[in-house]
Amino acid sequence: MTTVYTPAEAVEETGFSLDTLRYYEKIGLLERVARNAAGQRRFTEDDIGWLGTLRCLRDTGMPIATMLRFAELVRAGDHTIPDRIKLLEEHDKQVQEQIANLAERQRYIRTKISYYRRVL
Amino acid sequence: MTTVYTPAEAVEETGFSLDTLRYYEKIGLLERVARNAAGQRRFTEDDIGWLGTLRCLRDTGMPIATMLRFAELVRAGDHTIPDRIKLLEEHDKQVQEQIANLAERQRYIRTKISYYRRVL
DNA sequence: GGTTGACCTGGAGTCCACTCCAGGTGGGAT
DNA sequence: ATCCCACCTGGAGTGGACTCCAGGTCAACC
Repeated sequence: MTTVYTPAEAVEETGFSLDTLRYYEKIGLLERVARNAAGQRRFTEDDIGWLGTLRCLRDTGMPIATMLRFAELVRAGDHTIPDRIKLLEEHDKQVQEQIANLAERQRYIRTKISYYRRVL
Repeated sequence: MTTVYTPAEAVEETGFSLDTLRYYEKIGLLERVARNAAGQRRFTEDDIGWLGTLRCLRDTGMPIATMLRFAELVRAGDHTIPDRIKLLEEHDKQVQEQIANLAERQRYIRTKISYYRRVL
């Protein structure tokens, strides 16, 4: 059985707001979602999966413009796989840097906390 | 000798743009910076140190409104140290979550990359 | 003594990523 | 049958954090 998701279910499943879902469709991050007779969106399993990827990229700080480039590569077909790998590896590197940076800053914060503890 | 920093030096030292420095002063993140006879800013060592703290908080995703609360606690005197500890510990927890989240998402990205590698 | 160029101020503008709104349609429970 | 609620669309508005601009002042170097 091919599961189909109503807008409310897609919201539930992806954690994006309905407005964001519509916005992503409008700007082309999401391909035109199928509609029922009344024109209401019906998300496919694939849509939900793709939204999961978007959530991951977004939550790791990828700008929408870059996600858009990735979306276009995906749409363009399998011959873009090397480009997709390159894009994701680039991003992975940036995520790595983010983590390292946060860890570094966290040390400073913790130092500050212990300093405050000591002067109490 | 008490080192004093010109605007350009403060920019160099803190990594904030001059506009950002002025903006931080305007909104009260930075206390009114001393001026020379001509009205130009002269940052003290202390200003630079405080800016270092701000940079750390900002780079770990603390919103300006929260930094402002922290700034006010610092200004209010030593009796706010327990509050400052609470605020920083709260923030430290959020940084921890950010790191965990990034690491989790990164696994997904890497899985995706290896998947692409396999289908090549 | 003229010309840079670093700096000043108040205020407007920008960018990103949504988020909200008005006005309208359809479908499902009572 | 009626009511409500989930949806729809196009477009305007928001919030956060800057960033830029116009018009002006000094100071220093040639």
